[in-house]
Amino acid sequence: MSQTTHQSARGVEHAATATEPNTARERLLQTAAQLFYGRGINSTGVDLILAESKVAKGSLYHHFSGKQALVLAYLQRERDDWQRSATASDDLTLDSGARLDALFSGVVHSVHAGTFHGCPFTNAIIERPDDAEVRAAVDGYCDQLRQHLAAITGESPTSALVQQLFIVYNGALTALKLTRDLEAVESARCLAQQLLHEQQAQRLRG
Amino acid sequence: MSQTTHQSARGVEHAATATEPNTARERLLQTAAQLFYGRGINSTGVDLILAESKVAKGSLYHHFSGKQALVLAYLQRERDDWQRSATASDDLTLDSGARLDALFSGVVHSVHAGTFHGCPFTNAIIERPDDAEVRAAVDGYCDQLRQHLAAITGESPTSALVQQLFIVYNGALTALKLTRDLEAVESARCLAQQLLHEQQAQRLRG
DNA sequence: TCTCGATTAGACGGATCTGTCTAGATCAGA
DNA sequence: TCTGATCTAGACAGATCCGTCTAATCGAGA
Repeated sequence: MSQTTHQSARGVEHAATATEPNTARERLLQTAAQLFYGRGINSTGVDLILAESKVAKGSLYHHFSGKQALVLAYLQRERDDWQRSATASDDLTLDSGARLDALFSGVVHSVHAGTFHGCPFTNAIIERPDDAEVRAAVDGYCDQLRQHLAAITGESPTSALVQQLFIVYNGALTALKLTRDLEAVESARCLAQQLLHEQQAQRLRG
Repeated sequence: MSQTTHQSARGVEHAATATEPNTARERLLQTAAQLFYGRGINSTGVDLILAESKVAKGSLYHHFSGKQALVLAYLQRERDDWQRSATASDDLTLDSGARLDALFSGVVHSVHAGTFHGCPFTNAIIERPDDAEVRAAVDGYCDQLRQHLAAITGESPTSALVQQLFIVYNGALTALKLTRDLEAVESARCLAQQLLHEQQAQRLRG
């Protein structure tokens, strides 16, 4: 999600997952991520990935068992990137409001960078609704997101507040994809702040 | 969206768009809608549609110029169905809260009916991100939804409240697709009611 | 120097997909 | 009865897509 909802990784210099920078495998994964995310998984053939990454077909099948493995590696990388950039942009010295704000600012930045194409995991499960492996990756991402929201708010990942922020955040991404209007993000940001304030007011009272 | 977020049309007896009930064209469109929505547009070949609808290939290209035309007809039908079932389930004698509730109840019903696969328009634009005709259909749907929310709340379609409800509603659908947990819909429903109440309280004060 | 893993270039087969076409059946209306 | 629109069954071409395979190159390390 790095390229999507957070300013980061792909495109910049970027040190990857700790792999050497310019191996065929790395170029492959990087190109696949761009194409899968930007044009869709199902409408991106391996031949296009090979042409754009300037990697030979043999190398692809040397490193990956097939396109499916490449898709899963792409989703795994999105998870890693999301985690990395979410925690990187999360300044623990700030208050909850500012930390929540950073989440939405990441989305805005990706729009300005022209790299926003929706949530990679939502996109993936829509393109491959019956794929158990994609489903597992999506489940993992949902847990990540909820835990991040829980950390910010100081609530449990299963709390009502986290659940609602989960909806507002995903609503922002979907509405933005639908309308291509950044107003959706601003409305969502504002709504999220409202919810946070209500929780804080309630804490003071209770 | 009938089959997705509202209990209705497809599957039941159903009188269609005013077309004769059992023509090849009608069977085609009905089957295409089911398959496009349930399995995805890109991963549904015309041959599968033909086999399931028991229509000959010649008939398809007699009524439609190609798969793309079938896709657009499918989206147009989803818009019509959504409009029909949204207005049908919208009891004007009830208060705003109950009318807003009906919207979310539609989603719950489609889950129980086993026909929920997300928002057809979100799915379509994700599968075909660069398709201008799909984009137009999506834009039209967004307007419909906003106008419906505006009618319920008595606000302008561009008001902050409608904008936020738009996000919450789409957030509910996306979160439900991601997690397959109806709790997402209940949280969203509750959140939507909160927003509505705040508006009403504000109206009394202001 | 030798070896082995990584890599390239590209041919190839088999599957699938879209769209065209032919040939004939059915049916309703003039 | 004749006509024309609708429909069926299926072959077919052309494109694309995935994965396998061969033959050859490169580079690092033993």
